Amino acid sequence: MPNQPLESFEYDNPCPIRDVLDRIGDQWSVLVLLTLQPGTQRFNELMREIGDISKQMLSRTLKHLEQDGFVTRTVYPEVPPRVEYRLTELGHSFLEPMQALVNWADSHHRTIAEARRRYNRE
Amino acid sequence: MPNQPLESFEYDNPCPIRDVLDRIGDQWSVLVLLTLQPGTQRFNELMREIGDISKQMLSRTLKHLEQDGFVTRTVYPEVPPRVEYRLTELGHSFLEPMQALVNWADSHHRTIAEARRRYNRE
DNA sequence: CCGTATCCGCAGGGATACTG
DNA sequence: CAGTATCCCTGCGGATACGG
Repeated sequence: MPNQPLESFEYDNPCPIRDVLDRIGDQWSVLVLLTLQPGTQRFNELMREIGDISKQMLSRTLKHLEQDGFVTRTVYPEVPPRVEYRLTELGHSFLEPMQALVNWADSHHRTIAEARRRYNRE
Repeated sequence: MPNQPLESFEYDNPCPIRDVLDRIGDQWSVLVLLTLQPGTQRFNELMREIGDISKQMLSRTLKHLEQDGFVTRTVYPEVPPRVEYRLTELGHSFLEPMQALVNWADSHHRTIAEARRRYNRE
């Protein structure tokens, strides 16, 4: 996914931009990041907040996000255990353009739904 | 995927923003849109330009994009047949925030790759 | 409470052959 | 040239049970 000079970009593997966008383009990453935007959250808080994500997928998603540096994971040696997740600078930085895209989707989903209906009628 | 008031948003099905983002969040949609950004393209031109997409996936992706109003499809009754695809206003409009995200990925993929390596060493 | 391990079903997508 | 139809296989992700 190139920028200005479309031609100068390599679609060949490995494409770092596709690599990044594929990673956060999965079913859950963006939703998890947005849920973490207001501040620190614990694992089960995220579960409840998101609602329809399984433990496994939340766990995997958080691990990926931590691995890529979007999120930090802090374990408090207590009983019962407490683990807190929060966005890094990189995570917040990512949410800026992402939020713009979310806003776009929010503004245009009616137009899109309308286009879909029209297409299906014809 | 909410915006300002995170709480006011419904994660329940159907969520129109997730609906929109899921649709263009598939493996190919964004790449096809970016490839159409410079101007009109024919089917096989898109194939060659993108390189690693199959006919079937290009066909499906274009149909979805047309259905959602991102792209127009124009058939010229010639022999051999000629079909041209081009972005609509909606398509161009979408690419603005999307381009910002692509630029972000371009700017930060080294940082991310570095984070990944560090994570894997520990 | 915070996860991982295991099993499993199903849909996304590649390869190929065929059509207008 | 511009697709569609068919086959097939991989891997994503849900459910469940178990571990620290």
